[in-house]
Amino acid sequence: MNALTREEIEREAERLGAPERRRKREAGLPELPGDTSRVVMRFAPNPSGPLHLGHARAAVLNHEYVRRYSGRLILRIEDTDPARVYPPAYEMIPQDLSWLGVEVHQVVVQSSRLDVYREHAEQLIRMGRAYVCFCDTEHFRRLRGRGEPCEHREQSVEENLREFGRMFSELKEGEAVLRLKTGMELRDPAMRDFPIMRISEVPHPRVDARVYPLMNFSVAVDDHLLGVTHVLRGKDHIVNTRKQEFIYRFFGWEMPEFIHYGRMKIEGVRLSTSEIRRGIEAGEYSGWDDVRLGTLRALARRGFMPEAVRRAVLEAGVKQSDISFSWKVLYAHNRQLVEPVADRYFFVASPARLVVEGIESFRARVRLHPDHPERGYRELVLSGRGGRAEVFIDRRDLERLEEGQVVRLMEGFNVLLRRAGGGEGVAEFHSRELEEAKRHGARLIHWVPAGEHVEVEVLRPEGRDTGVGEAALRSVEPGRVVQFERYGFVRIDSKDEAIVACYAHP
RNA sequence: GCUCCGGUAGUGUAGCCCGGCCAAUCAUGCCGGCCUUUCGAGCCGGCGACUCGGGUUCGAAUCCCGACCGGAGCACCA
Repeated sequence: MNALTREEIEREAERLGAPERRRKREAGLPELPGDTSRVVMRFAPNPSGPLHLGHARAAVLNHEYVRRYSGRLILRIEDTDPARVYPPAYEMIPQDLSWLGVEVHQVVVQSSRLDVYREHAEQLIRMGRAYVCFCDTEHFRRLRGRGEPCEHREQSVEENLREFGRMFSELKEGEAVLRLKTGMELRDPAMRDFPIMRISEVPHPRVDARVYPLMNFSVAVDDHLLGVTHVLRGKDHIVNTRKQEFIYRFFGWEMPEFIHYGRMKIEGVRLSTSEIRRGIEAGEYSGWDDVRLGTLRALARRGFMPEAVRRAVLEAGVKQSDISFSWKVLYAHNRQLVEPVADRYFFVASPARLVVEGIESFRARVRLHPDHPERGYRELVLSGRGGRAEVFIDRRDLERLEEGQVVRLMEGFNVLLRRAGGGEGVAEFHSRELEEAKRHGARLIHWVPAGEHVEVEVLRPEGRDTGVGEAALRSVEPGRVVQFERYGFVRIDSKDEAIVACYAHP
């Protein structure tokens, strides 16, 4: 029973339907450090828009670890900067997560916890570890650079408590902040008495407030209170981790384990939610799912399966070195998922008219998928008159052909090109059989019968293609991912007089 | 500038903690072939890397030092 190779065993396992054979890539993620007996992790986006590829990495990685250790995942919406809140995002983020297959066990919205931060801030003041500072940014920065304390650092606890109270009533935005007393002599200037609470008079869509915690404070308080054991985030947070350490220390709390992964450069797409938002408002983008964007909604619209996104970001892993995200890899994962299920159709992107003489009508019954006859057939119906018929072929195919050459209209018949020019061609029926085409070394090109065709527009990240598709396309319901042969995989987006498809990849 | 990280094929990744099983994994890419029909899908095969220099050691991709290169942070954003 043991004379099997690994491949044989795997094949056998597959045949028997072994349920959850762990993928290699999952196994590739390193183990989490520290105690992993009751893992609690969190995904903490700020609600400035829907999720994009960068978020997907954080969300999927956290989810994957939580799943591996049977832990819990918290979605924490970090909306403590009212200026950056985009209200619809509160709904969009959970939607995007569920599309990704990331299930969260608890949702926390920071703006609902403002009193928690206030209480903890007061506690720090009472411990003599925080003070209300009235220095303007510029002035404090200079002092900080020299390592000198400002006059407010010496205020009494009572004074600080009183001034802190005034931040909630009469003080104006920018007049005062609450600073953590970390030490002005610290080696790293960024660590010196950094602020933890501030005033913002920008109205908040969810709450009526004017004093907000700064990220490092709310994150530390929440991570502790929510029992987070492992924090997985980008390495741009390394400095924040060190800042948060002060807060843990002052409260006497135990630090969670931190893992920082490197930056992921994504070529070609715009990810910044604020920029996208401006673009949408300016009418430059059709919406958050504009196919040119790197949002998950845009990817979904183009026909990417969530699993492909998961695999691609999982593969990127948690290394601290920066990586460039490769679209090719995402394409390959998606292709692998979609290829077996995508029905095939003919679409001619830049149509050139080809008159075929010597044939008047023709009917081809073609498999929807070359490897799966059980999925059914489509029909290509050619009907001409007067001993001739017309088809559309790709202009580039026509240009590559020389007069006197034989070419096969895939799944149809072979024609001999008589003449071509001005984006049109005239050919004559040559023969029927594929063998004959091979004998002549004929190229196989796709085609669409003229007359029966449907107008098709393909939205691509870099532009749009307009062309014609075969009649059978009319009966494909929107949302389906199909392959336009010799063109690529697309998702049928909408269907009116014309069909609109969104391009995924070759 | 200061503080802190990191460097395995074109790209991503495994291996590095616990040195030998690594003439280095897997995927993608590229090249070639195959396919009763995709020069653009699929299948098969091939190509391609331990940044450099020292040191430790019988032995280093793995440990140590230095150089070089790359990155992050230095906000009353997250």
